[in-house]
Amino acid sequence: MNRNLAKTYDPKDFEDRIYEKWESSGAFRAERDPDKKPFTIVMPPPNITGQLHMGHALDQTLQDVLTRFKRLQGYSALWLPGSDHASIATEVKVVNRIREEEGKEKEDLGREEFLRRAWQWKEEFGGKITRQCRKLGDSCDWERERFTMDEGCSKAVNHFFVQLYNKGLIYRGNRLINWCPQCGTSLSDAEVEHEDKNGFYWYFRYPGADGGEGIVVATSRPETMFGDVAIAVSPEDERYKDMVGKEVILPLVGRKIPVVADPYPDPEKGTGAVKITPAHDENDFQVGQRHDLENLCCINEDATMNDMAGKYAGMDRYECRKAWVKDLEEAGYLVKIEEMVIPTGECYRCHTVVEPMLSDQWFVKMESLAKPAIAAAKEGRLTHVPDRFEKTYLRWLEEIRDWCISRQLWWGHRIPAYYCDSCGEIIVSETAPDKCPKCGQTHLRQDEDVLDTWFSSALWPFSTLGWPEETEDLKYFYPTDVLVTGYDIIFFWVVRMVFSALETTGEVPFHDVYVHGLVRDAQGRKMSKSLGNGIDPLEIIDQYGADALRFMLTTGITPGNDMRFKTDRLESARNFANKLWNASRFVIMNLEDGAELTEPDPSALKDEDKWMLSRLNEAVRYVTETMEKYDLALAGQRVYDLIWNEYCDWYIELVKKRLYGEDEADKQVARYVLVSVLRQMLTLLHPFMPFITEEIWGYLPGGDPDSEDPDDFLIRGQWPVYDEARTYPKETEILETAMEIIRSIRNIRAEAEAAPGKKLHGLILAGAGKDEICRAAGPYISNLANLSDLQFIGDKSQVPEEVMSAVVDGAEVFVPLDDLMDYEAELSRLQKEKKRLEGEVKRVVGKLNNQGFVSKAPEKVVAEERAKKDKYEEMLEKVTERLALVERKLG
RNA sequence: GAUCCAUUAGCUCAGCUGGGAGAGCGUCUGGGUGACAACCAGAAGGUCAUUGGUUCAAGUCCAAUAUGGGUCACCA
Repeated sequence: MNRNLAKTYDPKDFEDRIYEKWESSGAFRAERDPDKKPFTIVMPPPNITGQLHMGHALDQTLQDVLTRFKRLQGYSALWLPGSDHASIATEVKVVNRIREEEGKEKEDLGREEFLRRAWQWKEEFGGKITRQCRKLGDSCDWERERFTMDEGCSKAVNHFFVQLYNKGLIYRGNRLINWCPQCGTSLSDAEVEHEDKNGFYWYFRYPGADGGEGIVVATSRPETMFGDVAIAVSPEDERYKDMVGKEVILPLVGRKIPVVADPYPDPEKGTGAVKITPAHDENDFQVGQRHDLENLCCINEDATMNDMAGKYAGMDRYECRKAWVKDLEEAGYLVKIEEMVIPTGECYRCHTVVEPMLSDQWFVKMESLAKPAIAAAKEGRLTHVPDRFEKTYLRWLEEIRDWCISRQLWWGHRIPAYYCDSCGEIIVSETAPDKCPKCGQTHLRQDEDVLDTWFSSALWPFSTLGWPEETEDLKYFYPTDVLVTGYDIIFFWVVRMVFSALETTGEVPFHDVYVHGLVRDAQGRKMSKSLGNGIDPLEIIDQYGADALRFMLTTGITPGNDMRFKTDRLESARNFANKLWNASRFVIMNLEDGAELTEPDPSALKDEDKWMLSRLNEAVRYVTETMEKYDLALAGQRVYDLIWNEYCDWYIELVKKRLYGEDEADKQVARYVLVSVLRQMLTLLHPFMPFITEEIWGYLPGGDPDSEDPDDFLIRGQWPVYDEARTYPKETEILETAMEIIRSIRNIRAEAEAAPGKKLHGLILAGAGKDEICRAAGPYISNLANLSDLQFIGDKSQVPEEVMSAVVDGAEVFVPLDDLMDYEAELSRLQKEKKRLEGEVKRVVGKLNNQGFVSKAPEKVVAEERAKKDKYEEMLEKVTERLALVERKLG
């Protein structure tokens, strides 16, 4: 007896062990092998804020499937892992932890001590994440693991910053930016989410400075009135023609402000007159620029009112709003209130309403950077899969505004800018300068702010390979091949990586962007912490195994579309693994202990062997093609069918007789084919289910479950190649005819309620040209339809009376059922069959009678239709005959 | 307002470049058969959202509509 797999499939028995074996043997390591082609994926670095969720599991499994596929195809496949420091998110978490555990604020600790705590956090959660990756089976090269704030990446960040600064593409400016009062930092446009909220328009009268009626203005944000510097009206607006150039009085405040004519106000909206608050509104800011107006700020960084608000100073912006509106109303300035949907910007991290604020920040000038990134996509150097996402990518780049990159935080890459307090010089340098180059002063102050997290992520595909150094890794593995990510992150990340790479390396950072959807819960809702509907991948792995989770995630999706996480597919995937396990156990137990399997002479192959090899061969072609097109789901499903339907349900059943028979030579042939096909199927499945396939691999002849040599492992195996010579059409036809007849007899058996164990007698009346095929199929039919004997007859006169029948392509099948004969069942079966065939004939005949079809459709298609017509007409004729017979019987 | 996606079997979804509608789960009928009951054998179930158009031929291409969902913009 051979050393065999455990009796029951339990992923817990081997998944961790297999992973450990891969990792310790160096099976994930990607060498710079000049004889191989490189294949590179950099892992989108998960945030160190917490643990992996199902979205990560999907993202990473897709990458692992691609990496393993390419590795098996003989590429030097590098999947480079890492994690992201996630500036805002991590800082908030660390701040909260310090507050909860020590009752202190970060200012109490000071910058240095705070950063020490943040690094502690990184060690803790970074480790958690990599453990999860290992559980999933990620075959990444851990020796090359990177972190966005490690030495190399930080160096790259500084280098990039200085490069852009020196080219005039980074500047410091006093501009209107998005401010999150909760996180206490500026945000980029991409980090603001827009949401419609129910609110009001308040209409207030601004009396004329000359004692006139003045102007009524609508606003959704009355608390910003303290920062008003003008009222704008459209120059076209007849109603306000006389007011332009005059002044109105800011109610209760008493300040006089001018009425200006500007194209911005839309006469259709509100009253057609707009209050202008340049310090707290982007559009107003632009109006202010055009009219040389002052920028009056009235809100603090923590969203309380400042001294501009007079007696409301110190109040929260919304409290102030209430009190202020009440006071205005009492003073008689409120004209009316209208309910309105107000579009509101929120912080993407904490969902606090963002406050537009005038502030000194660092910006990246986007226009000249965006152009090459647009060109790369348009010229096909960068492709999106599915291609519709190219639109998303392009639209964003085409509408892009300057990128605010400074953040008022501590955790992150500190901006490499130094200020000289004595002469005011700004020095931007990769390393801290000793003295001011202008005045020689040695007391220099580094900018307090850090960079947007995405500034460092933008460099990830090349900073991780050593850039700005010209490292060997960079030369060999860069540009990378494909970036796998969710569509929600195209703006934040993909776009920025592309323009950063084009700017620095002159090349696209990756050739393909494979975009996947979101994992939703069973009801189709987004998984989120607040809803509490998130599912932990580790719990699923614990319950079903990593292979089942991976298979479910990768075969249950359509590229770019969201998926619902339902456990029935998981169960199905787990059952599939179980099926493969049992089939493999069967194969192994039928091998001779330690015996070598030698490739048999092709002439020794039986028809079923050749059929199986044809099916395998065809699947190899299909799976390879679909994988290369990133159609992983189609590839995975094909392997599923191959293993379950073709190999298990048919081939194993067909071959059993031989395995239990006496012919030793033939037994060896059957064993060889069983093992050879199984090996190749395991290879095809390996990218999807790496653990179980590797485990089984070790127990097959020539394998060794205890080996520590990576060359013995399936992970380093060889992807099968389609071979024209291994397609056997004749044997395939024989087997397919056999299957059709077997199915028809099984159907008769079920309809007639004949016990499955009962041996039946079968007759076949083959049509012209089909006789040889049917005879060759005979043994298979007797075997799998469980017949006592099978008889080939020459004409109808030999058909017994008490018989049930079926018509297949080119033959009639009869099963005499003396004692069990059920004419009612036979009648209904035949009627159904007749109806079906009549439909087919009608459709085909209709098509062929259509002159347009015959003259315009390709010849091949017409010929196929003609053949179908003959086939169906012949079958219909036979069925009709049988039906007449049965009807007569029943009277 | 712009744009994208979805609408196919009871449920969740496939269906690639147009040429006889598929899977998983569920349902129904049999079954302890020498790998497997996480299984085997068989069956039922669909005017492919609607309406037009292109074509010899449309689930598949085009246009419009309806319903659901997303993204961006709009913040008087």
